[in-house]
Amino acid sequence: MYTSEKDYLKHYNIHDYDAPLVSVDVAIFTFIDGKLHILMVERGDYPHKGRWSLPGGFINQKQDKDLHATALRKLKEKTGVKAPHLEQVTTLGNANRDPRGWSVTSLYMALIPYAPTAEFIATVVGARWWPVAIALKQSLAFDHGDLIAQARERLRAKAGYTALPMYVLNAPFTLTQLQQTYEELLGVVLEKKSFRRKFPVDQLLEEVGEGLPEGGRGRIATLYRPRKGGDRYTFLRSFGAGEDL
Amino acid sequence: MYTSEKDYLKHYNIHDYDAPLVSVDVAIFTFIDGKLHILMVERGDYPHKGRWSLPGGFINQKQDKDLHATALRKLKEKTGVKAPHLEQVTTLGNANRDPRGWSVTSLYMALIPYAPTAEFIATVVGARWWPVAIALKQSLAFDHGDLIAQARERLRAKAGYTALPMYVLNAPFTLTQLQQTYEELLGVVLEKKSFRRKFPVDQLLEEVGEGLPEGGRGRIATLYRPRKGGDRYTFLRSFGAGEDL
DNA sequence: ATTTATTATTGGCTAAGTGCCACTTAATTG
DNA sequence: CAATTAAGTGGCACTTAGCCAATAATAAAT
Repeated sequence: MYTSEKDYLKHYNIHDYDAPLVSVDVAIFTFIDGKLHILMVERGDYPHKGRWSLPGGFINQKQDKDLHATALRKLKEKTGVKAPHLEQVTTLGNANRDPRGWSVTSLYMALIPYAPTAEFIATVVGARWWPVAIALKQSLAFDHGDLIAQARERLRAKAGYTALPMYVLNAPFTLTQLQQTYEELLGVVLEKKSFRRKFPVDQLLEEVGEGLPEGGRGRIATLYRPRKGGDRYTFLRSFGAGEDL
Repeated sequence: MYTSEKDYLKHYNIHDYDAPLVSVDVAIFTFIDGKLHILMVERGDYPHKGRWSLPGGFINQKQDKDLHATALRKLKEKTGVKAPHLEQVTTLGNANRDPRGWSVTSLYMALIPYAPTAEFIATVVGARWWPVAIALKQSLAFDHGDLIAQARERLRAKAGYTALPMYVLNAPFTLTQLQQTYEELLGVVLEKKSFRRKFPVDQLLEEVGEGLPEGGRGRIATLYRPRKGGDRYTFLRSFGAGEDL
């Protein structure tokens, strides 16, 4: 049919094929008052106009060099943040999730601290933080309820064996605050001593002075922030002993 | 602009937009002679005609109810297997990976035993098993070298804390064979006693008699196969102690 | 100024888990 | 029958985790 790769490409036209819609959605988490929150935006256009949804949208083939860039762009538009923790959670696709037809979305999860982003987010129309528990009870656009649940579950799972939760806290923070964040995410109470033994403070955190503890009273606590350089945050080991990633 | 959701959908035409290509690729792993192998197919059409690639292709919007179904269909076409372990690894998308334009692929990983599939696969033209190490050295179609590396890495990582490697073995197998599979996947030597203590044999395996050990000599070994019912295979614990998934 | 309440941080004991290696068991080979 | 091979177990030292109590350092109350 075609005589060469070049010949094939000359005749190829993507519009001859039945391609699905492709979008990127980002579940952006933070911690406010000891509770996990997620950034939602109110849809200004059809479909599902007026409903709350995750920040997201279509790939811009000119601007975005890859999928990750699309997610970063969406994140930046809504929060002003450039370099948060951002990871792909999963990709869903089926015939029913979008009334426009077979559609695929790549779900990302981002973790950011609240305080340094509050001012910017306040200027973004239609955007606001919801406690995750509340957001999940709303009637959201598309299957975004499922997406939130999946991202939430990924975060919960990773809280079990990584230091990721440190990225949702305003720095500097105390170890007690960090522990409470883990407890809230995991839904369990942790032993103070065990937590401090297991969390690799020396490797992952940087001391930034001391300050009053949570309640304003009690012994002065050491304050920390995530150590710069490198996104190394896995710390639990399993089979092969000397894990290195 | 539009008066209602219905009105909007009436005027919506996906071909008005610049949608990327969307495909699904499946890294199908098995174990042959103590080495990890991957199923590859020789491309019969442009682009990259004649090169080796992962089994994969486009979504069939009529047949496939979701992405997972697309992956299952591809797997079934090449191996005849209906219900293997199949999981999504990641989704890649960028402007350069396909000469036809911005393209997105969802990468899946499947684990199957070799023996029961050998006959079927022999009938599939252009399909054959390659040792993973060899496959990675070839000049493969698209970015399939990267895809293989990512799927391989996912398998390695999961070998560290799950029982997944049992799905690449021909059943029945001995615990020593299972341990050797772990060692090959992880690239480390494991302690026999530690391995047997840690692997939850009672929960995940089923005894199916006894048989000669590996080399044909030595004490009779107990033979096992993966226990039916449920895909529960995670067994290592981390923070919150009482893990339940 | 002293006591009380509150919170951070560390010590220390016990129990459970892991690494290591030798021993026992049960088969084949010569 | 002895030698060899491989499965499976015993046992001990060492490490890690759960538990809880002691100590340190501050604010608030008396």
